Amino acid sequence: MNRVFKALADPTRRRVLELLRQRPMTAGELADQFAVSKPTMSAHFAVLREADLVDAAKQGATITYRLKLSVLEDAILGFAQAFGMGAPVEAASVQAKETLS
Amino acid sequence: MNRVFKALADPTRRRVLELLRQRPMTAGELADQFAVSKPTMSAHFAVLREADLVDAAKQGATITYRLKLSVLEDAILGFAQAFGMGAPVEAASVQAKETLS
DNA sequence: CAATCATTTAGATATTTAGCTAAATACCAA
DNA sequence: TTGGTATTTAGCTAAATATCTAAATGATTG
Repeated sequence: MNRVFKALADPTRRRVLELLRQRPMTAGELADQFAVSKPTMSAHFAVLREADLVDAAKQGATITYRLKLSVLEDAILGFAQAFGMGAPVEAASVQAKETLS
Repeated sequence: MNRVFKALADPTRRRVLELLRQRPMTAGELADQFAVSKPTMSAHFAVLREADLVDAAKQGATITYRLKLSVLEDAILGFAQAFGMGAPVEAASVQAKETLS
């Protein structure tokens, strides 16, 4: 989870995740969207992989990256929940849950 | 928003926010919860202030920090929404309710 | 006023991070 | 096999970050 937050700390990486949210893309396609070198992008991909936020699938010479939305969700929603965030309607339920534990 | 994510990248700072979620605390009280020096904590507080995640109120010699939950919410829920994530708390609450009844 | 308490600032160091270019690797096609 | 495309690895630099101790600031108290 710490790795996820570290990964999210960089705007380039957040943008990569947003792009991947729409469809899987190859490393090259992703790199084309940014004004940095491909090796730099490759390093960003490595951070995202280590955070388990993306999945890399090699097809021949190209590597397709795919967002692992559930991992992102677990981190973000888990964190949000620790702060009692959410639709206002849920406030009572959170309290109910806390009362249980 | 970038500053918020940068601030959240450090586990000590996330923990500070969680402590402040329960009640406002002074810099000293907060510092006592961690195994790092007070100057180090002071630097963490500065990062949180610059991200506008906390509010600092000086009363005499002490400074009381208070979580600005709405700022945290705007960042986290805004981000979650960009990924089409649902209201964070909902699923858990439903389960809590079911457990209750 | 002098001592003390709470917190920050200053200054130093070590580690991490983001970026680059050049080179290596792996694959595909002619 | 030769050349080209896709991507990563290696090696480097510059900047940012996290940490420390020592000192400064400012408020409180004897």
